[in-house]
Amino acid sequence: MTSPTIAQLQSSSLTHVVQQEIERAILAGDFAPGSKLNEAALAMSLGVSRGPVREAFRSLEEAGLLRTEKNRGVFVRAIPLDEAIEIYDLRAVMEELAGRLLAQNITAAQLQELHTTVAQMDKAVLEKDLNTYHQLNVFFHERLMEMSGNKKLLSLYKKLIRELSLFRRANIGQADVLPLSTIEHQNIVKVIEKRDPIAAAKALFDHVQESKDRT
Amino acid sequence: MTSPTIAQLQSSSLTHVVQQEIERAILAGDFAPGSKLNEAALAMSLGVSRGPVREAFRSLEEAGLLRTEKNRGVFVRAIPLDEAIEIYDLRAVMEELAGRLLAQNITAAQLQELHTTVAQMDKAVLEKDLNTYHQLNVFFHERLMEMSGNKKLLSLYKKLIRELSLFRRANIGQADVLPLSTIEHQNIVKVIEKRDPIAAAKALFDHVQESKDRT
DNA sequence: TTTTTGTAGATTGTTGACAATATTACATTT
DNA sequence: AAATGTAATATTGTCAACAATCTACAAAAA
Repeated sequence: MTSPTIAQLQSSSLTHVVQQEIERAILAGDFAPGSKLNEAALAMSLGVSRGPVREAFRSLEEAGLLRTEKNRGVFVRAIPLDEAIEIYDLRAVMEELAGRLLAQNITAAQLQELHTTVAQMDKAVLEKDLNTYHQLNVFFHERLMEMSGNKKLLSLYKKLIRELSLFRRANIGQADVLPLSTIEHQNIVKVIEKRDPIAAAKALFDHVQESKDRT
Repeated sequence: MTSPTIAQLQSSSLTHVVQQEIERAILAGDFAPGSKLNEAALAMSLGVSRGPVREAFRSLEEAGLLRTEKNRGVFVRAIPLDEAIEIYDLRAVMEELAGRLLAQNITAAQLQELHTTVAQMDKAVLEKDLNTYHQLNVFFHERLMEMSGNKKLLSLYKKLIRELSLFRRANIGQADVLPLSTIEHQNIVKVIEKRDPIAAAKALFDHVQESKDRT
């Protein structure tokens, strides 16, 4: 099998590959919030010229992960607390919308999948596996957005989650602890299953509000 | 740390200027949805090289106004109807959020301003001045988002409005007609003034839903 | 006629060089 | 020692040339 970089080169542009890599590095914490990214050094380490790097910078700037100061360079954005709170409020109404749509449109197979995911989260909680729980939690909410059928909702949600992730990265004392139980998630699936749009919307809204309050 | 005034003076790079100009041209209809933008020709007409144009393309792509096909070029995005409907649903919950925030936080001076704007809209309707009415309507809603105090909400709202504007541009039979009265807008301001978050949220949500249904 | 193939031209993708600006290091003055 | 001015260095902003790819169209084959 050929190397994945070459395969990607055939389907994507260098700019796109560079963008993905920078984004990954930021969200993985390789580039700390507030730190400066050197164009030439980054281009060198990725084995490309500065052009594609600059283009990737412009994309990531528009995406909210970088900020640019003219003639000074680009910096990883440090999301302040008040902006994180704003994002939580936005996320709450977006999940609320998803809940309403899901209660109207979800299929039996999709409900089955949600039940399975919640069961896995339950298991992770019992085994005190914080890492697995966190991954499942992110996956659960993203799947909800996806199942809502509103593609714009999903893409904006992902964008906001990336910024929230950047916020948590900056505030290392992230309150990411194991919950006592997954009863909230169970309840969310339950009211969706009941096809109750108002209750589903409220359950998801309240769930996000609690996350916000913990922050 | 440099002062914000100085930062503003330094903020305009060629890329940024080019981006603003392309965005203006798209929203003004100079570049029709679906049409292809030629890098070299555009650079020539703006008196710059292709570099800044390509960087502007990457920003506008991320912003949702352009789409790129590798080795084929960039095209003005044509927003399909189903995506426009998705956007309306998102906009509805965003205005709903704004209404809730406004009912809690709006100042007397801001309320006065809203009353003035609605009065101007009333005047435009009486004079059958569709153009002025439309401008005031856009301004009214954008001011609501701004007054909500949630900066992220405002920026995402503006982004969605740009895409909706692109949609209307594509479907020239845009149902942008003069309303019989501005009673809906009057009611929105009234319930905000009453400091009733639930009623304000509902009024704005319903208002957007009607726009969606007209589409 | 229809399809295929091949070539020329146009367009995008990428690179390296040059210009403009900012940062650093250091000497000079107070 | 602290502050200030200045040269040296580093970094970003912009450009023009080259390489890779696509498109249009004509000639050849079915």
